Amino acid sequence: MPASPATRTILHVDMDAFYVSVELRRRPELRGKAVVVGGTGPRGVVAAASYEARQFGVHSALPSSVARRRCPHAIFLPGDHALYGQVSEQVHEIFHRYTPLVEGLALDEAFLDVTGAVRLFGEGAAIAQQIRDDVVAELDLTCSVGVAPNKFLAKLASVEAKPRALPDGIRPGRGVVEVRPGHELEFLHPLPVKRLWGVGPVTLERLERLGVRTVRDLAQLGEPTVVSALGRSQGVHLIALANAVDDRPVEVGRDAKSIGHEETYPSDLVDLESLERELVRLADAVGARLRRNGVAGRTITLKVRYAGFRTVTRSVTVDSAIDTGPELVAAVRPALRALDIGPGVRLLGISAGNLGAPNRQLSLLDDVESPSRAAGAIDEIRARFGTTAIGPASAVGPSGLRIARKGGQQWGPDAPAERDGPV
DNA sequence: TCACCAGTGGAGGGTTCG
DNA sequence: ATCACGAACCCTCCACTG
Repeated sequence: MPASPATRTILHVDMDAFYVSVELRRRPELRGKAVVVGGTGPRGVVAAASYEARQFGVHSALPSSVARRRCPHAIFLPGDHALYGQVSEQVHEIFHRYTPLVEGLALDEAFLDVTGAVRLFGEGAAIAQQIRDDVVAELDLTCSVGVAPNKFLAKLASVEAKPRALPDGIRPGRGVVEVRPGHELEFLHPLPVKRLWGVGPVTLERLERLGVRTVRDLAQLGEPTVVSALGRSQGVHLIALANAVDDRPVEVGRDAKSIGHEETYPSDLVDLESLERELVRLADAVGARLRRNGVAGRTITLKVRYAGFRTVTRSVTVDSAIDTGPELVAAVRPALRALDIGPGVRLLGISAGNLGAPNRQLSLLDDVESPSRAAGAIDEIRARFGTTAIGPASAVGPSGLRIARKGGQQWGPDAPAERDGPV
């Protein structure tokens, strides 16, 4: 038996309406209004909503079309992922003043293990407050912080710390909420079970069938019951969480296990030709990212979402790891051709998993036309002349003009160009 | 020759998260 | 009334190995 670990102090920092708040810094005239960042096209979704917009039932992942209906006066902004990334780095720079143990979960969220920082900077809650003050003073952004003996409770606590949009107004958050050691269960047990990390709609349904509504209900259920309903892994995990047990460490630099790209099209693709052209484009982008990260994949997965929303994947495992567009295409093209695309395709994706070191065997026979050599040359051209300087021939339109690579399409296809742009 | 077992890894699908 | 993208992890089934 491992020695029981000393009590830790974990922070979960969550920026408030992050993307919107960043936009408001350069659009101060929009403060106090309903503002939505996300996909603007008919197939887009909401990435972030101001609290004013949330009062109308707008929230992240909501289809933009529904959001427009619920909140017609909202101002929709397309989003600037690169900028949010930069700001996120600035936020992390502040975190690192207090501890090197920072685990980024998303651009707007991180865990900090400040156990070793307490002697220097004071109690967890004091550090949390200090971080909030730094972020406001230096970046003009607000965040909410949960403090607890483990990650999962810290995350729940940060939710409690957040502002809330209520029908009759916006209630400011407490900013910092701490769950002190010894008080875990009194905080945790009254919460609805769907708040547990890993309980989504499907698991919730299964638990409700067992009569579970609160975390306490789950904790009082025997492990065998939960395991038989949810499976070994998830069952054991959830029972532990329901008892406030979570030994997962704050992990600083986790290596990616897969790298992929997928895209939803403004209108469904119905012919194999366009699908193969798109496959080349997507594979090219994945290849570039693999090489930039110095990794290559052995298992290549093709993803197709049909017009009716049914999604299928086809994966192929190759003998030696690959990292170039043409190799990726070659791996999954047979699978694509074997699919019935009759229903029309709304999304196409490709990803590389089973990642490892690229297989660069420099044999005497290494030919100058090897895919990796050509890819290396392409990477160099892109580094010098920009990412649009060179691309697959199939991305060149009939006019000979290069079709712009649609970057930053994080939240769905763009809206068709309008004559009269929104205000 | 058959039945069974444990382990591994691939394929395909599904759930969850932000 | 409609549905993004990127990623992690899990389950089940199956083939193969010893």
